[in-house]
Amino acid sequence: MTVRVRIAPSPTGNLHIGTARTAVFNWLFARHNEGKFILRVEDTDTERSKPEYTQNILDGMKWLGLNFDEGPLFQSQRLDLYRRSIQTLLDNGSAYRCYTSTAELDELRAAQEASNHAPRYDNRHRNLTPAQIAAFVAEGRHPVIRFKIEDDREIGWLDLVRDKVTWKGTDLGGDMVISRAAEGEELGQPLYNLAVVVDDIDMQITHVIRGEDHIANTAKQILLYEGLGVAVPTFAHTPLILSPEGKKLSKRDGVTSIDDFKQMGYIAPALVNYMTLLGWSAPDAQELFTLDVAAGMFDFDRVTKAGGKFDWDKLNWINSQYIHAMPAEELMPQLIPYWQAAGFQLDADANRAWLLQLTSLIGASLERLDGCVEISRTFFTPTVTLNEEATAKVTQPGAKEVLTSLLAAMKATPELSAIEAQELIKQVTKEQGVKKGLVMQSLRAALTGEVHGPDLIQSWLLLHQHQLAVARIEQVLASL
RNA sequence: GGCCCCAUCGUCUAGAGGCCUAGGACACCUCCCUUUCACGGAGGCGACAGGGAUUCGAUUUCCCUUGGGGCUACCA
Repeated sequence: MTVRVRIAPSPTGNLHIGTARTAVFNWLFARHNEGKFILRVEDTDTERSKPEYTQNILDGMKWLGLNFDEGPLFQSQRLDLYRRSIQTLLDNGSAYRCYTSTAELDELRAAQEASNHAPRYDNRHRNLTPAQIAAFVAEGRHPVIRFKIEDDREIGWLDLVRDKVTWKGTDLGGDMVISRAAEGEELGQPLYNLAVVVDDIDMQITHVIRGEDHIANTAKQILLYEGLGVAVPTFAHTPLILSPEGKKLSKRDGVTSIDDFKQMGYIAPALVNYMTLLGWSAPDAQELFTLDVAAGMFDFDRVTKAGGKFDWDKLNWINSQYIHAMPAEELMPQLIPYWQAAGFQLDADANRAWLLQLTSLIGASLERLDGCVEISRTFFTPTVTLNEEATAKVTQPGAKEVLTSLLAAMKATPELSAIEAQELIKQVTKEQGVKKGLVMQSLRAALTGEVHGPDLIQSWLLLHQHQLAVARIEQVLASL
């Protein structure tokens, strides 16, 4: 039997990190088993579903490299399918119309809460007489359709990550609504659990892989499979991604959408790598891998049961590892948007060689792509502004002479090579009778306005190529 | 409140009765490299929640306690 799995996001928000992680596990499992990965958009909640969210989810999946084999399928376009199943359930007696009003339901729940009982529907309309029904209809009530859940039912399944899971019918909250209120004999909008089951059956899903927060739904859904007379798939409930505080990650925790991560300068392979590692570990303890490599090793036996706290430090480290391993040719084009967004003037074509050198220079310092802005700001600014420390370096005894001497040599050498630059420093050190450190520090301070930064020789060369080195030293000298 | 799930360093995890004086990774600290900041390299710090039971022997099995989390909609 071919493995068929799916990711079923709801377009009520941008692609969420939790959804994406579930997608990763599904993708990995499908690839490992040479199965199919399907995308289904659960947009039955017309109030909250928005097309832009659907687009965001699609874009995010693509960016992450989670390509799907089938879909996207939209539940909103499959309503007939659900209606047929609801009718089947009605016909075979496992579902019925319930006329209880929301006010009555609220009242029931309030009473249960007041007496410290678990809130649940009391199945009061399970066996209505034709006369009672007629009376409710005459009142103008619109019924929902409920699926019967027997209190004494025991539901159990063998979970791929949790082994044996059991649930009692009595803990499922009473007969569940599968169809929203509709007039008379009409079938209303299908609800989540019903739609999911009908779709998973229709799409021949063999393994339902989703977050742990769906465990109670699984119990209900198993009952629906039975009501529909269909074999249940295999379930795998993955641990949740927790906030650093240990709660289920929600929008309120700040950065949670894939979009946010992208904008912050995280790169897709790194993010996906991190998500894979949160709850799963490779047999050989390898921590840096592509999706394809992970797919080769993926197995639910190695998925943890406990939820994992999101750790920015680890994500940052993984991201930095990917960035550092990237050749400048590949990194540079990814940096350009950040430089441009910062307002730096650059011509990607004309300055290609220079930008490539700059990329090589700063690459090892980058943890996130957006870090390129601050670290390279000085290379894109026409003049230099010295900070306090740099001013101190440039005003220390001997600095002025060193800079003057350096300036003269620089003016004589419009085309400076790394070796020549090194030589120049040695030469000035000797002729001024100072320590090399003084020369290096003065030069860095005058050139970049700071006392820390990437390799000085390379920085100097880059500045010199854009005629900034001479100008800056002159500028600093003039101020001394 | 009820039900369910979970429990190894600060964090992510390895561990499936003796291989464990519990391994790795991130973070942190130290040293090396280096004009600086990073990168990189080498070390260090640091955990089996508690109590019973089973066993010759428990991190590993069972029970209880404690702690944490999830779910309890005409949302998904």
